[in-house]
Amino acid sequence: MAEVETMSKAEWQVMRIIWTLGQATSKQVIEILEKKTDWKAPTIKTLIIRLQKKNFLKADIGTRPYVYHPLVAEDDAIHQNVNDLFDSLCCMRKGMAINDLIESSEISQTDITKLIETLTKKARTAPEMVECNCLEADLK
Amino acid sequence: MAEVETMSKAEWQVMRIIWTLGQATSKQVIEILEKKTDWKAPTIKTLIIRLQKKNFLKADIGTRPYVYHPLVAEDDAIHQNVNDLFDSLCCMRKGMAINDLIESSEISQTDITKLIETLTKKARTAPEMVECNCLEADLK
DNA sequence: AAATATAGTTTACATTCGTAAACGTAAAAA
DNA sequence: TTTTTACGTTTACGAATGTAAACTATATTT
Repeated sequence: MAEVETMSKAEWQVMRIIWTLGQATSKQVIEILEKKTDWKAPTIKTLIIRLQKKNFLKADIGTRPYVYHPLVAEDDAIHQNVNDLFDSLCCMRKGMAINDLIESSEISQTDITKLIETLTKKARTAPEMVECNCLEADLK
Repeated sequence: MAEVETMSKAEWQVMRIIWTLGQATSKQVIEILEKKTDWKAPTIKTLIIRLQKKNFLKADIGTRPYVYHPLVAEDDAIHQNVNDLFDSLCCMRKGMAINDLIESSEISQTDITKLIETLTKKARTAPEMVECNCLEADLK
């Protein structure tokens, strides 16, 4: 099976810019990140290069200031990361963790409605209790 | 300000065991993790030592097989991690991310009720829309 | 065309992490 | 009490990450 590349925290910041803009030149990324962080331009260049090596980013070679395009969708990457983190949590505590998240995140009315709907649907088949499996061998 | 230590993925697995048991000897941790992973005993020992250095774990020196105790609460650590991840996501997409999470996690009836309640409360003051701030300088 | 500025690539280096062997010391067995 | 076993500590080493300087090639200005 193919090696699954992961994005580091710093690399993620670069992707955010490019995802938001749809595509971007290194100059754009650098300008924005120099405001958000105290990284120097060469640092950001390194991140862009690593993202290309990891196949998260592709440069449009053609005209000279290259234009970089994402090779993965933001939603997919978010999904991946968030799920990856939750996989490592104690099952019993995921509900609480989600509750924390809701409390500390800004969420739009539309999203809230959707979440309630998802939960309501989920309630129809949800177990009374979720058992902790932290000591059990992972069924792989 | 004091250096904020972070737990690596592998270290987290060790903590899970100890959190669940309340306290544990290295032998217990090793036995369980040898079933869950293919780490060798010395690898697990290293993780325990690093966790002590990082002040996540403390050994009860007194009787000889040391008994290790967590120095941070599981809920706090989860909170920390989950929030840390969400801080790096595009605001606009947090709702969606939480929705994904709900769909892919087992959650108990009780927790679902609680979540709906939190959301309902939140709806009272939630904005119509959340703006993306991925290109803005972090206000720090 | 030469000089300069831009932007992409290579190299660098310390730290953390995954992974574990080797080593030393205390406890248990012979 | 000597031997063995269990367990804690030190050392090791490559890969990934944060961080960036130096170098090179292309584009722009003079």
